[in-house]
Amino acid sequence: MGEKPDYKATLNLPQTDFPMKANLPQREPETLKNWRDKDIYRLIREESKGKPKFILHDGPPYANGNIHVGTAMNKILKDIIVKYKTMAGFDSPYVPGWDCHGQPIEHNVERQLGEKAKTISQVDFRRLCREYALSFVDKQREQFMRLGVSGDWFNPYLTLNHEYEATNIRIFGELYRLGLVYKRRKPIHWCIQDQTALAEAEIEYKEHTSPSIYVKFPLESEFEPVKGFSEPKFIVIWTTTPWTLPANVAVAVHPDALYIAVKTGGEILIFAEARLDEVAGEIKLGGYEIVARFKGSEMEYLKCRHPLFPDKESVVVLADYVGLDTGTGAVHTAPGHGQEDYMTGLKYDLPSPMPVDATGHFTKEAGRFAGMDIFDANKVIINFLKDKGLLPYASEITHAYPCCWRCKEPVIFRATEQWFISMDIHNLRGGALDSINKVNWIPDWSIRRITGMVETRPDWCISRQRSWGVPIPVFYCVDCQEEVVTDETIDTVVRLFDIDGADAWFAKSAEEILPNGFTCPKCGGKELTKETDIFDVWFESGVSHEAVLKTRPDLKWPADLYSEGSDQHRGWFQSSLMTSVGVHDRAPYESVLTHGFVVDGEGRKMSKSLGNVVDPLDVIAKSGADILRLWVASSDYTVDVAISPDILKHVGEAYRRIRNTFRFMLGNLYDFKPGVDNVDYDRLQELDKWALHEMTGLLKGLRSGYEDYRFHAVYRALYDFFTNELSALYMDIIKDRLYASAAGSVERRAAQTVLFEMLVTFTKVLAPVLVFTCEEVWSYIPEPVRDKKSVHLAAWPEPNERYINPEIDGIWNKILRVRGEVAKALEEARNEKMIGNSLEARVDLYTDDSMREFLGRYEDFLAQVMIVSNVRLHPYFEAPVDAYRSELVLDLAIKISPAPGAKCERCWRYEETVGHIAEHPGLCARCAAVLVQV
RNA sequence: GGGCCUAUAGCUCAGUAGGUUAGAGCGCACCCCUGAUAAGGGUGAGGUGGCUGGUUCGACUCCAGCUAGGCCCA
Repeated sequence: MGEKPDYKATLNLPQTDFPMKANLPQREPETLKNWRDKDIYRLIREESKGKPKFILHDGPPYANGNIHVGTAMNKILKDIIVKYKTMAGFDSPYVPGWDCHGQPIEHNVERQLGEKAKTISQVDFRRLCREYALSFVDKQREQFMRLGVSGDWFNPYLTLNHEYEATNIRIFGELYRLGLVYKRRKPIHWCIQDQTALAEAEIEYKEHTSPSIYVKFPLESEFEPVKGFSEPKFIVIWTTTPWTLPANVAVAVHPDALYIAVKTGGEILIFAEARLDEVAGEIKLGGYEIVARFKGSEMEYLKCRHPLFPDKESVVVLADYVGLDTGTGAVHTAPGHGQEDYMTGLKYDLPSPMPVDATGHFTKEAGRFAGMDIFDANKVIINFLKDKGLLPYASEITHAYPCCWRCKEPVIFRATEQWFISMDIHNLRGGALDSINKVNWIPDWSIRRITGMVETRPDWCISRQRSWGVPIPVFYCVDCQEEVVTDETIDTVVRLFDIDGADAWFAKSAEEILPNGFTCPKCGGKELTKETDIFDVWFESGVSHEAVLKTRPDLKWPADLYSEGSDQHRGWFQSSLMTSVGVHDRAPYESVLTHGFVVDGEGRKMSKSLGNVVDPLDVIAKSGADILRLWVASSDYTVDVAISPDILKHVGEAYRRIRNTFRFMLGNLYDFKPGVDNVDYDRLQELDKWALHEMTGLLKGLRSGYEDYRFHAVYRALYDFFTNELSALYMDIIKDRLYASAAGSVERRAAQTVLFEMLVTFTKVLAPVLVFTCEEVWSYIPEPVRDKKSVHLAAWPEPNERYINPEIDGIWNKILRVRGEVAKALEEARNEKMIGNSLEARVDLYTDDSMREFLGRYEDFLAQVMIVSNVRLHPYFEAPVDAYRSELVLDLAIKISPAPGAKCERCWRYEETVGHIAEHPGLCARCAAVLVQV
């Protein structure tokens, strides 16, 4: 006897070079290089020429630091949308942008400079800031590109571009002309050492000892509850900053708290009842008598005499923030010296005197204290009050006090002139609210959030006392002090910035900037000075729709979509809305899609101290960008999105399933020539038709999933289909046909036809998400179907209505339900060691008549579908007692027994024909016949 | 403290105009296969639906409060 024939070689086993192991960290950069070499973005633009536009306008990230997982998610979402829309037949150019000005960059550059920061010129400083910003634009660009995000990366919009800077001026001019811009004092953090405004991020809180005093404010008004008493009456306030008393205009009390009038030592003192014990102790009240009790709200609008300036008065106002844990329950209010006081001042329309200059000395507005250093003045003021008998208590406290990040000295709140855009003078608020209602907000609660914010927001402060930004283009007449903003000055500055950028403002004098012979329109004064404030960066990014959408011919205004994190309801969504409604009376976007924040596996925000930060660059380096992208696609981003090593592991496993499904398709199509070997729909087996029906239904669902930006629904539907319909069912079942049937047989080509259809369809459908992997798969798809150089140039696969076949779907779903029951019976047999491989089994089905009649029509296919060797049908009543009884299908019993016959050495099925064919004693009749054909 | 939002198995997600034993996939356990093989198949075990009240014949689903968490304000 010779050796057994090697029948394995006669099978059509899968062949492909498409690797099972993705190796994305190595492979993705190669794909990126390939795209760059081919200039794929340009090819997409050419392919899309003439199609309707879909413009997703990118919100500019800040050009500082590396990207983090939140920005990565944002960019990936945008890329999925743009790639889908492109496939769906839109011309959807994506122009990324960066926010390049602002305090954090300035701050970092200052830090790098150290001591030199104080001597460098403003123009040189700005040059360093520019270099700093551009270096991070480069860095982030590489990082974003590495995510597989397609866009006009080497022609982005930067807020430091000259034309962009000029746009700020133009929009400011428009708003100014419309009367929306005004100037008003507002308190800001001010360092008197460095004589500079400070941002919140530049404040450090340190322990600091301050005076803690009570001051008696003489009550001037008649007050009903204490009317009957002739004694002098005082409201007792508490403060830790005596030096702010010269700026006092009011006394704030809590509207709901109870206050008492206490008669003691020939006078009446008013303070909060809740503070009675402490106050009585501190001011050493001997005997006292409570003569009245009333709510704080009853005191509103009472007038007191100013304790330092008898000719001034101080009014009682109500404020929720007045605390009852310390002090007297009444606080002195100076709108120029505190954020809360400022808000109260706005509410009550109080003046906000500012008797402190930039160096921390009192001005002549402070009367007898003029010229004093404010901190030195504390003692003077305290003594003055003591002399006047208005100081019932004085002590010291140590508390956290804001200090300058640089000089470490205590900072003060000091009201300075700021520029505002008014929400109400010309009803910008109302216009914004109307516009909001015309925008499609996704998800729907998003409109509630933006509406609530716009309804209650204060006027927009657009000025900053900084160097790194775009100057507010205002001149001042030296003679009459008037601010000068005319069409002519605006046009002049716009033209100047267009050419030379905003640096020109700092390099040139007002005279050099303004046209020859320009004079003050009011008084004819010839000498003018420049405003030194710059714009808030929110104003800058808020005009991006003007600076980008309206200037680039490939884009359009308004945008179809803005898509940012939910924090942008207060940020960019709103700043863009305001500039747009102000100038054009409509929103700059048709739709706004909001996403949540990235949190850790426990739903907590990421922080270095918690040690739960996931770095997208790490994920890319270890697993690949497609894994990160699949994570994005698998998450419901309308709420907060969790990421953790565990979650990424699961995503990686899902990725492998998807990849292997593609690999199976590719491996079984190695000899399939599209356009030549395809089998007509009519000649497909019913199971093939079932698969195409299912695929077509899925495809429609995927389309609407993408349309609604519900990518996690897309992911889930696809993944479940790969797992259930394909891997566990269709692919498992057709293996016999693919491997064992003659290579060119109809049944094998039929299965390949379906696989090919699916391969092409799913590669396209997944391309917006798995941009690298689908490109890789695409490169394995044989010509000529792969007529596009890249899957990203392909069109969305339209569902083929011919594949819709509800009748076959119904029939086969019923058969597959029986198949599921057989699987359970097989498992029992397996556990009893009767069988291992299901092909070792014979299946006897005991059913009612109608089911038997139904299954009888498919008798030839049942064994194939159930991947067993033999299936026989019997009446239900004949079922043996030990048969498996189905719980899901009525009147179905299943008996498993070892398959009769012998195992075919080629196809491994158990067949009674094995041994009957002389030439091939080890083969079944089917396999022998196949070999004859070959 | 206020506004908006979230809370269903270990993970990612379904579901219900309130109505029989709350679903899927993954993961896990066990088994099979070794011709998708650092793959594939099968079976199975996992849930006081954040908590507490209320409305209702009946609530995961409606209402209130609370807790935890997120964003934005103060």
